[in-house]
Amino acid sequence: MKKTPKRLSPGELEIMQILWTNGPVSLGEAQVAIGRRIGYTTIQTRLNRLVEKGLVARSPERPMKFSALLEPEEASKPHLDMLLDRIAGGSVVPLVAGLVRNRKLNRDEIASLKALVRELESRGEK
Amino acid sequence: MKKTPKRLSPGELEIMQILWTNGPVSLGEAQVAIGRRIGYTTIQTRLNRLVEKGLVARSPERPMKFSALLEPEEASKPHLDMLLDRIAGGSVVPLVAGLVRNRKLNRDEIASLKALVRELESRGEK
DNA sequence: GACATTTCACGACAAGTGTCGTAATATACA
DNA sequence: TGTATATTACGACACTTGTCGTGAAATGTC
Repeated sequence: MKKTPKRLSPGELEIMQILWTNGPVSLGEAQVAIGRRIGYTTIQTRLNRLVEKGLVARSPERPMKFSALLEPEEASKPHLDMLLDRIAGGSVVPLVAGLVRNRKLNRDEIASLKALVRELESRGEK
Repeated sequence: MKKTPKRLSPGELEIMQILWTNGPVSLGEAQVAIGRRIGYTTIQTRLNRLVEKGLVARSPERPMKFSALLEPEEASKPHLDMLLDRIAGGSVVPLVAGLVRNRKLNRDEIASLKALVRELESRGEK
């Protein structure tokens, strides 16, 4: 009964990112938020396609406000699953390595990662 | 001067996966390796397109052997970068969490992750 | 050598994606 | 109210991707 969300395209994610960080926005607001030269109707088309897919909702008021019907985690999952299966051969380690490689993390992030690993350990020992 | 590799599509990755795990293969071998019903010429087309993109090499001998010109890490990088930027808002933590969530890792994998985090710590303290 | 199989070049086609234009409304403001 | 601006519906088009068919050439087998 669980619907499996599909992988969103880069353009779709660019739009979702705006909705996730700005909350419900009108077309004009979305165009401003996207922060690069791109046609008004391009954004319109993208948003409408996301609405058709059931990933974005339109409010009844005018001008319409578009809001995300999908959490970032749900959007990332199919991508991560695909990478895990196709590239990493099923092991998360090389992907995590790829994520942290050449990137500097602050203390909080490192602490969070440590907590994650600790949780994995205790779960495994159960 | 560094060429930025693009994100490969699912179908392209399916082919690359075969080359990564089997080494150089002929068309027929690739079709067997893919392990599902799919047209011979479909694989041919996919491989040829990868050759055009410079991601796969063809050997001169007959029958041709196709081999990967790209490492798995290089293939995963643009995908991870995209996820990090578009979905995770720049922080690796939610992505790592998504990777390990609902998955059980063996002791070796957990140990590898611990080592990664330790390395991050020492790097940060430098 | 003749036939069967495999390999290879080439082209085709539908679906999805990224881009935008046009035209009809609706809204705002002078 | 009348004009300027913003919003909305709709369609168009090129490119990529996933799928395969046709037919020619090479290779293997009897």
